[in-house]
Amino acid sequence: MTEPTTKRVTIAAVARLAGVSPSAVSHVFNGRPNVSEATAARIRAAADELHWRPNFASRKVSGQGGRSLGLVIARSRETFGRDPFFMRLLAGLTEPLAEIGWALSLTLVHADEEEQVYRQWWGEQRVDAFLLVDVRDDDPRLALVEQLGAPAALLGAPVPGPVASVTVRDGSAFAEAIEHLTGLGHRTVTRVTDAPGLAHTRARDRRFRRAAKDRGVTAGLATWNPDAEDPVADLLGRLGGATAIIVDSETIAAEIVAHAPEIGVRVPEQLSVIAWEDSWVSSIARPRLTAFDAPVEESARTAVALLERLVRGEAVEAQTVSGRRLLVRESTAPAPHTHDREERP
Amino acid sequence: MTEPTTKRVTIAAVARLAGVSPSAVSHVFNGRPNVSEATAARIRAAADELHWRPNFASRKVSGQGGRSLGLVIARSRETFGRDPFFMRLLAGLTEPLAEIGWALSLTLVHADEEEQVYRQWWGEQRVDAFLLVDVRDDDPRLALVEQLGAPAALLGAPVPGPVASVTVRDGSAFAEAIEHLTGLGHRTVTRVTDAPGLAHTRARDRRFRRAAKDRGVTAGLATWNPDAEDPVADLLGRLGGATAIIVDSETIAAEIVAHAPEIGVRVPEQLSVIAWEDSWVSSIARPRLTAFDAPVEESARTAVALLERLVRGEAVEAQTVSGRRLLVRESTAPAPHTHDREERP
DNA sequence: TTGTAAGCGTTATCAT
DNA sequence: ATGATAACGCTTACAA
Repeated sequence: MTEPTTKRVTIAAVARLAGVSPSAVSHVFNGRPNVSEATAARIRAAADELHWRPNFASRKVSGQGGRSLGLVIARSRETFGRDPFFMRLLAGLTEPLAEIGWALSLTLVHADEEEQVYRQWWGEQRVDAFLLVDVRDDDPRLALVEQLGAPAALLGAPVPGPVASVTVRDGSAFAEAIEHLTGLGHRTVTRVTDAPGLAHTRARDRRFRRAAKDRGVTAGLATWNPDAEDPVADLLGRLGGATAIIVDSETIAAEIVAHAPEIGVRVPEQLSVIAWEDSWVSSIARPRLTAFDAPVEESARTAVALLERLVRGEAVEAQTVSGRRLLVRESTAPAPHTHDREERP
Repeated sequence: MTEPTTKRVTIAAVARLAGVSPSAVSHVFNGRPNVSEATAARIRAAADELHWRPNFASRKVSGQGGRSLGLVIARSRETFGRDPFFMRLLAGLTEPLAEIGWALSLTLVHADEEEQVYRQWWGEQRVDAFLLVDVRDDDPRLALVEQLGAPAALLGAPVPGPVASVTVRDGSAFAEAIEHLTGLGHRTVTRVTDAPGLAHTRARDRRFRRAAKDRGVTAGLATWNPDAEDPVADLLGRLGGATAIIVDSETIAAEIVAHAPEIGVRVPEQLSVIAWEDSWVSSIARPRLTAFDAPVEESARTAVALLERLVRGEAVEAQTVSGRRLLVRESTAPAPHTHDREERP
């Protein structure tokens, strides 16, 4: 790789070759009317011949904004890498973005630099919109994007304020899970939470409690503690009499079903496990995980469409996408006899 | 989100507030000399106060190139999503990129649009360099980036031609694996390949064969067929007398250890499994996978550094990063008795 | 239908 | 040490 012998080809070169003015070329490439089909064809031919594409940066400088989406993820490499949700999200974003010619700018940050990065990217006009994930209680980013005037959408439960959200319709998901479990004889179910600070947590807690109460099920709540010496043992020790758990994170669910038998709790015979998320991971776990499949790709596509409208200055409102589906696999089974259950501490 | 009430702040505004000319501001922000420390401080204060950041696009238009890396992955959503390597790669790229202020543009493409996308992104000056992954035999991208004059680096085995590579030093990895296996009494080992077209495949084949031969081990080769009705069964049926396999893909290895027992092959008692890659997946698999850990983050960092130099016009040469380390876990064990082995078809 | 010219926000050159 | 001024490549009124 040495000096690019190929001088950069500009709109002027194309215009020259086609025997027209630069603005004519611009018109054609921006789908504006008022240019004869004949010249348009000539122009397109010239552009093709020269392999010319309108310069991304120049367009932006001249006011034609809106061609890149910023995704700033405040997670450690470790927790980012362990979450197949992000793979699905990234993969799901690229297709709709490509369709409208947008770029995806991605970065991971430490929580304390987060605001910085949003400011920087917006200030630099590196991106034209943000997709917010992992929205937390009182998330400062909501006020921030508002203050910046940056188009933004969030994935997850709606929050008060002007930032539009894309939400998975899962109002009945817990009901479905609980019914599946009661059908198997379970009477005490605990919900296992991953990251307690996230905004959707409380809403889920509430719906979980309601669904349990409505069906005469005793509801418990437990938080996963990754810093424990043996997080699975730690968790199982805090389960009380629960014979089934619903786990927010698929990866954690996979860890539980893998490790529980090694510390004396058979899955699903003694403990049924449902994962709130689903991916290929559910199928390499043994027993295979009973899980809720969320329409991640659909969420991504919806969010992109929403942001695109926002960038064009249109008004948008919160969107809902199709609900979670319960995929019954092998990690749920009939509840153990009461006798068995009470044997556990 | 309504009309941005906040007018965009420009270098002119900063200059005005600091009581200097725009060029002075520019000088300060580009580390150029010839501006007194006093004014510099004043300028920085003004910029801070206004939250001003140099406009990304404008910089590019005015010739200051080189601030975004393009990563174009020619995989289906499915195969992309199943490969934890990419999570590690993405996570590993963001940190060094952030340190030098570069953006990462990511997309997934179908193989037949791949060349298009490279041309487009380069032509648009959307990116200033490319990182090539999944390099195939006779990969057309090598000639393409050369033709475009685009700085590029590839991850994986070096290939002839001017594109610099970042390679994991794994010359002795197979030897290490084979020695581990012979130490356990294995005498026939098969290497399981994922995607046969990839450029590193042949080199690995060669090294595998050599390492086996040198140690008196019978080497076999088998290709994973994802389209088979039961890919694991299909593979095991083609193993001949092998008592151990070395699997290119960690995900496939995980699938094998999960499913093999269900079709009558106990791991590791009857079959030892080594994965060529490692991630958290290896630890939720049961038995836990004996695997090679590759320094993905180090590769990413090295590639970024290399590209940065390339963009600045410096000459670069191929880089090697530290080798794979064999992590012995539970999926390898003493070879079964010959008698047992011959019972399998 | 086509061309001219004035921005867009920055950097670079060249005076001062 | 500082400041005009001309690029950079494109879009977009507006004029022809």
